Amino acid sequence: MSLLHADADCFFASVELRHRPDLVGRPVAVATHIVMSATYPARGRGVHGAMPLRQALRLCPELVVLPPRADYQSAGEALMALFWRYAAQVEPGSMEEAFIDVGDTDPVASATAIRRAARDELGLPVTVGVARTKLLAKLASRRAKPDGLLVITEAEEVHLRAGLTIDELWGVGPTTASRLADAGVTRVSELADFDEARLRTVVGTTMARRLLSIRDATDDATVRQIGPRRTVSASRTAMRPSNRWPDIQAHADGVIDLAVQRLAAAHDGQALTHHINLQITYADRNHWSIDLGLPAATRDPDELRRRCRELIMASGVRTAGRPVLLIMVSFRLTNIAGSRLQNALPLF
DNA sequence: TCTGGGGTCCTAGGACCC
DNA sequence: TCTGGGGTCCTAGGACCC
Repeated sequence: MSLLHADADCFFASVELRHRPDLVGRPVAVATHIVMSATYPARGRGVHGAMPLRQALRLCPELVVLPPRADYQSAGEALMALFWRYAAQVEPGSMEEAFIDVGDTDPVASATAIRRAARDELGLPVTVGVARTKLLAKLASRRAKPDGLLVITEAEEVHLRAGLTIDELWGVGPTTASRLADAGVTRVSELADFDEARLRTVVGTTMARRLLSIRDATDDATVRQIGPRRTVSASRTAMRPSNRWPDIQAHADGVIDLAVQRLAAAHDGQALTHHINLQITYADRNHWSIDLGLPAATRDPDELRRRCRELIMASGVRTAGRPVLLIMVSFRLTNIAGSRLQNALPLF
């Protein structure tokens, strides 16, 4: 049995290019003061996501810069709806990618059909990886990019798995990789001598089990329904950190308003929160965080704005005299009664 | 070299209960 | 009152992903 990992290429940029076919094939970036998405011709010049725009323009002076303008959320929803037409189950990984279980249909035929439909109907290039487990399907799509299709057969899987390096593993970041390197492990095959008890002392219980399941080829091969969103947040980084109270207040009000707006839109307007988290990062990179449990779950914008402002005052940021770099407000969503249960039920 | 904004999940420790 | 073991809930922070 195989599953698919389908991933729209340079999603934000591809969505913008639908209105600018004249720019196809040229180096294009969707950017504010940082790059949010870069086309493959731009990537070929060293431009990538999260790069400051100035730096991108130094690397690639002819870069075409587009402001983020389109409704990416809607584009992502259309993409997921398209996936569902070919699927028994879809597990979104983000706005623009998903694992897909195509049931009894031939997975390669489905992958080809999905790619064609996304191109014809949505104008989006989608790369698909086909393999037995999620990890390998994702690896396949990564290797097939851009605008490709790669199948890893079960025969190829054995060979490929033996050669996997730690830094190729999805879910293993710099911290875990460096802990493993200190223990003498840079390839999956080098885990041969480890049992769970020993590996646990290096990377913790959950990560140890995941790594051993990858070594033993028993890693996750099930496409699952995912639950409703659990948090809604907003944050802003100041271009020029200030310690003046009017600046901080304006910064905070902007973030609070955005977070409250997003809460109002979440869960089809039915979201409630019973918990607020406020985080402040000062220009010296020191963090400060406070949590507030609410007496009753609410979505009342006025109450939430008032509570958030109280937290700002309680933070002491007004009198601290230290320049503020980042403010973040996060609402933990209250589970809507029965929503988890509903999600666990089969779809008829 | 940590540069952005939105998320999820894990871990460790404390409080509290039986 | 203490000792031990187990469970749950909460909080703070870390790690990771796109």
